Amino acid sequence: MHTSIAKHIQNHIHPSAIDMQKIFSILNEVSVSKGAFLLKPGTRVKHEYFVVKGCLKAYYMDGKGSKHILQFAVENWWIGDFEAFYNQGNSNLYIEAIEDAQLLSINHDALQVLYEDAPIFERYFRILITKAFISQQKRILSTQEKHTQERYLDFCKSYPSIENRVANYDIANYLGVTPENLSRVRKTLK
Amino acid sequence: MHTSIAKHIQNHIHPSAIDMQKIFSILNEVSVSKGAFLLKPGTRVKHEYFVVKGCLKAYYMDGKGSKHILQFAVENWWIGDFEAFYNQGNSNLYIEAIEDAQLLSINHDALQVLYEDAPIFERYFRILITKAFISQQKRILSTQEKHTQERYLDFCKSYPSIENRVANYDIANYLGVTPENLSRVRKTLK
DNA sequence: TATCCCAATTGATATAGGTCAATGAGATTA
DNA sequence: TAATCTCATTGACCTATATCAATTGGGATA
Repeated sequence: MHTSIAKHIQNHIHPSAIDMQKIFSILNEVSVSKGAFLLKPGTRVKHEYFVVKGCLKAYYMDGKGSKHILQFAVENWWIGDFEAFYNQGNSNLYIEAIEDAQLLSINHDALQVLYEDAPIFERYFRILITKAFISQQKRILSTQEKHTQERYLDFCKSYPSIENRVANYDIANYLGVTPENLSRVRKTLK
Repeated sequence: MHTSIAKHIQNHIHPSAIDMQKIFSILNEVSVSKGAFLLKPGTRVKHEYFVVKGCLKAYYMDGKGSKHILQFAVENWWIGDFEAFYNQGNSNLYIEAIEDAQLLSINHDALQVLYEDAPIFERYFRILITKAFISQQKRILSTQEKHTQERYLDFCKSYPSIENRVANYDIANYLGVTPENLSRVRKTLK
């Protein structure tokens, strides 16, 4: 169960065997079935999740009842409500399984202890959040610079592993356009 | 010169006096005059900058020659091309002073040594990038959820210290709309 | 004071994408 | 097989914002 996360960690930092034991000891296995929720708004956020198997989406529901997908996650991605996790507040997001999923959860308080005990993980999560920051920055630029067609093509190119696992209306939502618009754009690409 | 950054650091972590000496020893003072550039595309990015005094903007110039402001920075903010700094690649951004500015620069290689030598700073920068990630996430949601008027009002509320120091066409650019559109929106608010 | 320069505003028009409503098509269930 | 259900597509129309082109206004400079 820990093979994939071990590899992911070792791709980013060089922990000792003891460090690895320490993080393994605070990870817990979680399963979610397709269509079920890992997180709903109003819940106190105590965990972030590493995806071992499956596919999920994290979305915000605004005051008018519209969804806005912030993130998809497939194998070897972390997912969570990072804002609420950081602030230790209540969630604003839904996290829903698009496919049956197996995850590893890490608890907030245990993570703070781990940071003291094995500071190398401070680096691991710093690197991950930095990469996430960089891709968000690209997403912001992409939205301002490009029209739907180009953004859709970029999405398919950047996330081929996601494009064929999620519905087009979810891709449209992630891109910030309507399913109708994406459908018309796709038509011109055929 | 180090007073403001010392305070900023101590607002986020609890370093020893020795830790503080260590980070001070790798900070360098930099000045930029209004209208001058701290960074231009194609330059190897070796530094990030803490703003002691002044106001700056970081923007990307796309293939069609349109600017896209990613970030403003005033006193006590960090600014830089975080992507190129992280990847140690060439810059894609312009960083331009909107007012005469005094900055403290931190060198990439010196920072890596500092991380080994005083790991508490791994935490400091992890926290800062996490906060930056959170505000970017809000910016993405805001763009998808709200029209110009509401985004403009949010901007003024969130960044009162910036709103009255930068030109409206720069605010419009940051919001991803034209100056004409922002002007019309502002008219309806009077 | 008069002259520049920008930024801001205003007007007229164009367009990408949204909204609403209906239809199709593939998969699942009775 | 028939009946659902869900997602994708298509059509007609609407709207927020972009674009292009003047014009205005206020601060700096000669």
